[in-house]
Amino acid sequence: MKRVVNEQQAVADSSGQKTNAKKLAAKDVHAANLADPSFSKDVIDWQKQHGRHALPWQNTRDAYRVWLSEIMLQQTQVAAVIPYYQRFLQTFPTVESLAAAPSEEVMAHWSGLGYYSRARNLHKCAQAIVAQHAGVFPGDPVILEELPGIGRSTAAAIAAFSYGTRAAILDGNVKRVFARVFGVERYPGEKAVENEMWLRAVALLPATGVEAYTQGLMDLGATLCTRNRPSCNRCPLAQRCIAYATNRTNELPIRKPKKAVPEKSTVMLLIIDDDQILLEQRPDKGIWGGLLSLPEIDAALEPGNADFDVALMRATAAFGVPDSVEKLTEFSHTFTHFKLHITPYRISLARRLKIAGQSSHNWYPLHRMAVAPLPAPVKKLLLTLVHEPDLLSE
DNA sequence: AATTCGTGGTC
DNA sequence: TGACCAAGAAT
Repeated sequence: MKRVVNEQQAVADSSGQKTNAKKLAAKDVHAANLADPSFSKDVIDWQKQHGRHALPWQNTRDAYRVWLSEIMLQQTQVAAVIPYYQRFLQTFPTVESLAAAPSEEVMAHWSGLGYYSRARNLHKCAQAIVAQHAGVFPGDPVILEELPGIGRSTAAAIAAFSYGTRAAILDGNVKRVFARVFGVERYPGEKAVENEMWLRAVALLPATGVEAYTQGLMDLGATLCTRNRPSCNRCPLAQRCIAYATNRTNELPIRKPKKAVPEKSTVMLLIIDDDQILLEQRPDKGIWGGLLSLPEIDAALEPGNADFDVALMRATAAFGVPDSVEKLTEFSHTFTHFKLHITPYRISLARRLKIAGQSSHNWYPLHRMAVAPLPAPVKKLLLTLVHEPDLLSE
């Protein structure tokens, strides 16, 4: 029977043997001690019989499709990705078509999926593949990792699924599986813990069959070794799982230390002229980077307040003369790391100036809001304005 | 190395 | 209903 070794003991074992293998780097000694061919065999056998085999980006070795899916799946659940993936692939069937597309169209197809730097980097990456790699994705994860938006884990997944390259992933699924199987009693977001897991990930790679192994780790994490109520009774790793043996699957992996979520406020202006609305492109840095959104002014300002009128005039001066100003129903939007209170004002223009505004400001037809590159809450607000305006009045 | 990046589902 | 978090990367 296999000896149960917890994390602390494993680390102690490796450090104890460092002096016996001075010719090898400490990292290699460590990796050798962590190796266990039966681990990958259990994962591969399970994946072939019980894993997922019909996801839209499976059953292909087209690196473009694999890459697109891996980028979309970063910090995003499969169910949320599927419709985006299909629409995206329909519009941009090849890396060349994506590279040649206008950035606004790329952003529009990402609108609502979140983490918009992924979309900007996706576009840059497509252009780099066309310009520097003859339109062919490299099979070497080291080369892949040099491309925008592709980190170590994503590079390995692309290389493994597209070319069968033997490379290790370390995503949220793998971290959760490792934390439980090996009884890791520290938060995996911690750098030292993550480094330790990378050593394991490399050491546990199979000699062959990296595709089924990689998919199997993801499938285990997504379907059995879930965050809550894992299905240990069906898990191929249960007999070697420390968390299962010690009844600690509910505590592992250790949760991220929580801290108070800051709250912010903003005022959004719905400056409307007939059937058009004024939008502006947000800078690449910061929240909703690169998307279109509504013009904003300081949240402390209220109508009737002289400062509000000044700010309003400043915001609209280049575009027209405000007529009516109506405060709409406030709402809030919760991000992972802060909560944003939004106060929208609907402003109709008495006169729209013909002079050209800043290049970042543009008038958009209201009937195109559904396909505009907007943040989710802004898109929802504007679609409500178009279809059910009564819901917005206080 | 710890933060900053979205959104929708789950409990 | 608010806390938690998912196929991470960039800084």
